[in-house]
Amino acid sequence: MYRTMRTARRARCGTDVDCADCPSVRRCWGEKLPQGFGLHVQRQPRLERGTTLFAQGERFEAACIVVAGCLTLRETMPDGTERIAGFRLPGELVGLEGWSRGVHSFTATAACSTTVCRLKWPQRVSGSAALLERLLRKTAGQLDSAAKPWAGLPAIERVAAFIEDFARRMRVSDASLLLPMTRAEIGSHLGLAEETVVRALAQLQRSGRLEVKGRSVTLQSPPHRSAAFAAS
Amino acid sequence: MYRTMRTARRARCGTDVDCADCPSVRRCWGEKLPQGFGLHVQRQPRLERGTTLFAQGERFEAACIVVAGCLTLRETMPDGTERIAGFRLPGELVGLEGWSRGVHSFTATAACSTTVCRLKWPQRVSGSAALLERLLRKTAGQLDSAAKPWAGLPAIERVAAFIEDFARRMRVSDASLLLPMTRAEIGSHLGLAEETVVRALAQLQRSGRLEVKGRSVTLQSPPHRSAAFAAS
DNA sequence: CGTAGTATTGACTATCTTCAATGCCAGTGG
DNA sequence: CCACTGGCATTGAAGATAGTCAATACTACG
Repeated sequence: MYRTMRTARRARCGTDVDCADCPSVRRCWGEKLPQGFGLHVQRQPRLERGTTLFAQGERFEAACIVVAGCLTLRETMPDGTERIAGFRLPGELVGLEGWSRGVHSFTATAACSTTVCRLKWPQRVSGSAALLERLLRKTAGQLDSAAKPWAGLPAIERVAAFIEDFARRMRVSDASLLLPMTRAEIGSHLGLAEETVVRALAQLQRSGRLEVKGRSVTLQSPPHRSAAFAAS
Repeated sequence: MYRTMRTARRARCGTDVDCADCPSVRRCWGEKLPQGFGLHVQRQPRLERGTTLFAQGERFEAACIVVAGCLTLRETMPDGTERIAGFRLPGELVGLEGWSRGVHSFTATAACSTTVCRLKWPQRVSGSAALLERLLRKTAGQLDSAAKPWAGLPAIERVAAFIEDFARRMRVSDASLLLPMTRAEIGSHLGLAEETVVRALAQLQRSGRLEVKGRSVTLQSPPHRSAAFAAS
């Protein structure tokens, strides 16, 4: 059984990939899949930093799963201001929100070199109950996480919560991580000014809660092994 | 065809209901369903104001759809403070977030007299692709709305956005609505102090954007008829 | 080495929270 | 009927927090 796992090669771009053969299957679907399970996706060419996967207002075609890297979700408000709606990390779904409206409500651009797989979106979605169930479970998990708990917290706690959430979703093992986004982007996401994020990080460092050097962050208290997002 | 719609009676509590026969089918599922479509739910006894549908930490059993009224979602944080994670209005799903984790991550209590239907949650979820597809679409829509745009806005705009969002989700026709929650609850949800909500509402009234009298609010600019949440 | 993008720091100001007091209203019991 | 109570809403004043503006430092990259 493990033999096939071991010989699995990194999927090639643009090709049809059977998730059961992909080394990332555990991260994407929460478990290994039996051979021939039938979950197929299309590995997309690598997105270099700054390139966009889809843009706000574009017609919804298919959802994607992030395999590696990080996507930034940007939304332009009616008044022209832009805000960062969120980030998507490996194993997370992106773009499904556009399904019900028919168009994407935000732009997804690569925050760093990023790889995604495109879900096959059959005309008769109802055909594939297995895919639907997994997608639903995943979406429910992301919905759970979307209820941002940092609504009324002071800036320092908001930034701390963001870093901890990010670390958990990255499944960092050694408590150190590299942020793919700028301070200004973190601020836009949290509703804080860039300078406030800088000062909050400095304060967190002074109080010993984490170690910051540029974009690399080391958590002092090890990340919770909460399964909240793990299998979602 | 319409004959059956017209004679449809209000579903009785605790009984199995075929959504195709329910007058609320359009609000719940976005469209009329053909007779015998097979979407069945269980109408629950009416929840009086203050009673809870499920509590944070309880095992996930099934998701529900709100038919009438309003549910308040409360979350107790690790440090003991409580915050309002959101509200659920007629036609919206509640509780599905708990599916992936196995337990509910918040408590759902009735903000006013509220009726819900419990979705049948078969052991073999994969059996019913039609239900799954509808749930997925609905969940995707709520996920889209969950990306709350009032992160960095000033208090007045946050309150205005909340009221407008609420009105849209309530599908108010004559631009007037009755808020089922207190100012403090709105504040908890938006990350503002109760007094700030009061002052923001007063300011919005002064600037003519809406009319407030206690819990009844009248919008001056008619609500957008955006379909964002309509069919979700 | 110069440039562009990003990060940091300080000073000042606007906004929001907190605290405290008061008003309003519905329900309750004498 | 009416005082009393509790929950919610409102208002003012003072203080804390975060935003804004402006200057400077850092870093990767051509």
